[in-house]
Amino acid sequence: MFALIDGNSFYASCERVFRPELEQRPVVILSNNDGCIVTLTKEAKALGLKRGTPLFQVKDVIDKYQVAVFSSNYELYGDMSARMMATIASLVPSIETYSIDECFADLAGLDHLTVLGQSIRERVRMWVGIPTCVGIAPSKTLAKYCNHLAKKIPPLHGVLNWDDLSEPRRRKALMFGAVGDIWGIGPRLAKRLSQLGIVSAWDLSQTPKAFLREYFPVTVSQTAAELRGEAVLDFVPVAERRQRLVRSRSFSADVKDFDALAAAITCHVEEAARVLRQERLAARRIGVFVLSNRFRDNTEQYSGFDERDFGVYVSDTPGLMHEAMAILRQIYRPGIAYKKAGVLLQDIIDKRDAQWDLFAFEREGNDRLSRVMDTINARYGKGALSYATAFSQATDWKMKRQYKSPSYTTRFSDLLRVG
DNA sequence: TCTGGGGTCCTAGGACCC
DNA sequence: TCTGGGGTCCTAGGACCC
Repeated sequence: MFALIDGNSFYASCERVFRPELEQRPVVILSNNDGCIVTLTKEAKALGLKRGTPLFQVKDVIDKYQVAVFSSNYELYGDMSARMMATIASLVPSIETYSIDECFADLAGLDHLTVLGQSIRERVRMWVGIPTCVGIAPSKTLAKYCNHLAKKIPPLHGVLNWDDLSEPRRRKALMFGAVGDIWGIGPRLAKRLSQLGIVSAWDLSQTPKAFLREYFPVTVSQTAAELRGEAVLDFVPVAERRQRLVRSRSFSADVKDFDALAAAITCHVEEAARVLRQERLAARRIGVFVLSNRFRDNTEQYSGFDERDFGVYVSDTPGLMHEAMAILRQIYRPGIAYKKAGVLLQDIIDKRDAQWDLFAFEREGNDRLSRVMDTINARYGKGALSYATAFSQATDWKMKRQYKSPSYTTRFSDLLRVG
C-alpha cells in the first residue's frame, strides 16, 4: 500500500503559518517577476481567480476583495517542505519525495492505515503548521486519485483509504472523476481519450489493454492498470540522479545590452555550478540560450541556443563560465529586445564516476577555487563572492519581487517578532 | 506596461554498425 | 529495372508533472 501526502495550497499555507490573520482569507502566490498566479487558496478560487492568470489581468478583483498577494519565496517554501517531509518520515517506514509539496509513503506491512493517515495530517499540522490531505491505495496512481477525492469531498476529513471502499463505492469513486483528473493524463491525452468515448477514470480503468496499447503510448495502459489496483510504478525511496540542470529567468524589463545579458548568464552559471557541486555531480555539456519576448508582435523575435561538449566531466565555475561566455558571444545578436536567458547542463554523472582529464592540471586548481567560493558564499550569503561580470551597470534583468515575505525560518535577521 | 521555472519519460526517425 | 536484414545509439519533439 502507498500513501500520497500533499500540502493544501502549499505556498499559500507556508505564508499563513507566519500570518495567521490570513486564515480563511483569499491568498495568492505569484510566479517569478510577479507575473502569474501560481498558487491560490480556496477562498481565492471562489472569487473566480485561476492558476496561470497574469496578475495585471485581475488587478481589479485583487483590489476589490483585498486578496493577499505574495511574490514566491522559495527560501521559505524549501525549508518548510524539508520540515514537512521530516515530520511525515517520523511516522512511516520510508518516503519518496515527489515534489516540493508532496511525497509518497511506503505503508507495506502496516495496519489501521486510515487512522495512520489522520495521524500524519495532525502531526504535520501541529509540528509544521501546514494543512495536508492523504490518499491511500495499492498503487501510486490510485493513491494520487484518492488524495484528489479527499481534497474535494469535505466529509472525508482529508483522508481517503481505497481499502475502506466497497466494490460499488470504488466504481462510484472512479466515475466521479474525469480522465483528465488522473495523474499522467494531461489535456492532450484527455481530449483524445474523450473522443474515443473514454471520459471518466472508470472508463479508462475498464478499457482493454490491447486497445490502449494500439492508440497510445505505454504510459496510458500502465495508468489504466494502476487504476485497477495493480502497482506498476515503483516506489523510489532515494532521489535518483538528475539528468539535467537548468537555471534561467525572465527579465523584469527588456534587455538589449550584451553586458546585462552576460551578468544574467554569470549568475546562472554560478548557481548551476554550485548546485552541481553540492550534489557531487559533474557535467560534460553546457548550453546557453537567450530569448526575445514572445508576447510582443511589434519587435523582432529571436531565440538563440548553442552548446559545447567539454570532452571531459567538469564541475568548476571558471571552466563552465569560460564556455558559457564563449557561447553567449556567439549567439548574441545586437538590437534584439531579450526577455529571458539561461544555462543548461547536460550529460551529468556522479563526480566519483567521472573519467579524469589527464592533461587538465589547471582544472584541479579551479576545482579548489570553486569549493572555497562555495564555503564563503554559504557562510556570508549568496553573492558574497562573485564574478565581476555579474555586476553590470544595467539592472533591468533582475527579478521583480515586490510582495516577498521575510525568510522567517532561514535568516536570523528575518525571525518573527512576537509581542 | 505587466505573461514562471525546472524537471521526467516516450517515440519516431536518422546515423551508424556488421 | 533491379537495391538486405537486424541491430544499437542518439536526438528532437511532444507529452506529462508540480
